[in-house]
Amino acid sequence: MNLSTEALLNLLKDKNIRPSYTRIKIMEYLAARRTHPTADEIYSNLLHEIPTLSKTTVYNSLNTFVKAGLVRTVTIEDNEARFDADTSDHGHFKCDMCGNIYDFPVDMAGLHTKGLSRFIVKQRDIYFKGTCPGCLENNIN
Amino acid sequence: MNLSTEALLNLLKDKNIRPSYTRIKIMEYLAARRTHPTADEIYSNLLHEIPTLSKTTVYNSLNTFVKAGLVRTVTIEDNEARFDADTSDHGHFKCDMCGNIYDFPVDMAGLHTKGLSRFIVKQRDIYFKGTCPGCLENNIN
DNA sequence: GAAGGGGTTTGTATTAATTACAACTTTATT
DNA sequence: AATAAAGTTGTAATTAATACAAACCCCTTC
Repeated sequence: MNLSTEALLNLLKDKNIRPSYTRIKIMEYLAARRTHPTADEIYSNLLHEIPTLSKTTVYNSLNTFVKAGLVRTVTIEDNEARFDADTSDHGHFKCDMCGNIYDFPVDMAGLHTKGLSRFIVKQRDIYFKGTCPGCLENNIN
Repeated sequence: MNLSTEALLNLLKDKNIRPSYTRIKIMEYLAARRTHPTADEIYSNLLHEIPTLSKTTVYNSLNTFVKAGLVRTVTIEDNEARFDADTSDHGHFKCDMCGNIYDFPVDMAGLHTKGLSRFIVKQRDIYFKGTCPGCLENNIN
């Protein structure tokens, strides 16, 4: 990830999404960090840069990106959606102590399932939960 | 699944959950079908059997079950939580046409991940999305 | 069997994420 | 510059979920 603004511009153009100032800022924000922010986090953090920003715009833009396949929704938690600009195959781990969400590599080809031969699978999400190394250390005290 | 009422009673007792009439009805409802209902569906369907039932009670009971590990929350969709009384390892497939959620077997042991050696993993959720065989057939017309 | 107490249920009010929608603004096209 | 199309904004509405206090039920103890 961590695309240049120009690469991002082409990414949007390829999907027929007009690369407005706001959309580019939101995509840049998402692509620049791997924190899987909520819509509200994106809104709050961009507000000082785009003082006229509205939360509806954040939702509109995110939904546009998700429909175009540029962004993926992470529903690891039941109370709020998170967003990820990395659409390549990988899993998400949520630490139940600090709440951080970590990416981890997954061998999707080696993931053996049964009974899905007649299903068309378009999306695969792998969500793990537990405790992260940092919180495990802090907890020893 | 599909436990007898008595087996259910012992299941609750083992977890120190008092087996009230309402709780048993909710657990029976969950255990009897594999439709992964929402809290609202459970509420609506039990209302004719328990006319005094309150939606808060459904949420309270479900949260109690989830904390005790008897029920698992399915967050395959971002707008509502679903519930599953089958806590054994398996994946969930949601059809984007009919909305049904299907269980499928997954070989968790063969699921190869990287970078998690120092993490403690307590829960694994596998969510697939796409189109189910029934909807694929109907769509040919 | 009455009194008391802990846990359970209920209803209402509240919170918070998300969407609906109409007005307004910006951008593209002629 | 005029006009149309698309994007943005703010407010209101929707809806899942929780907070909380009152009412209720069941079990124990006197």
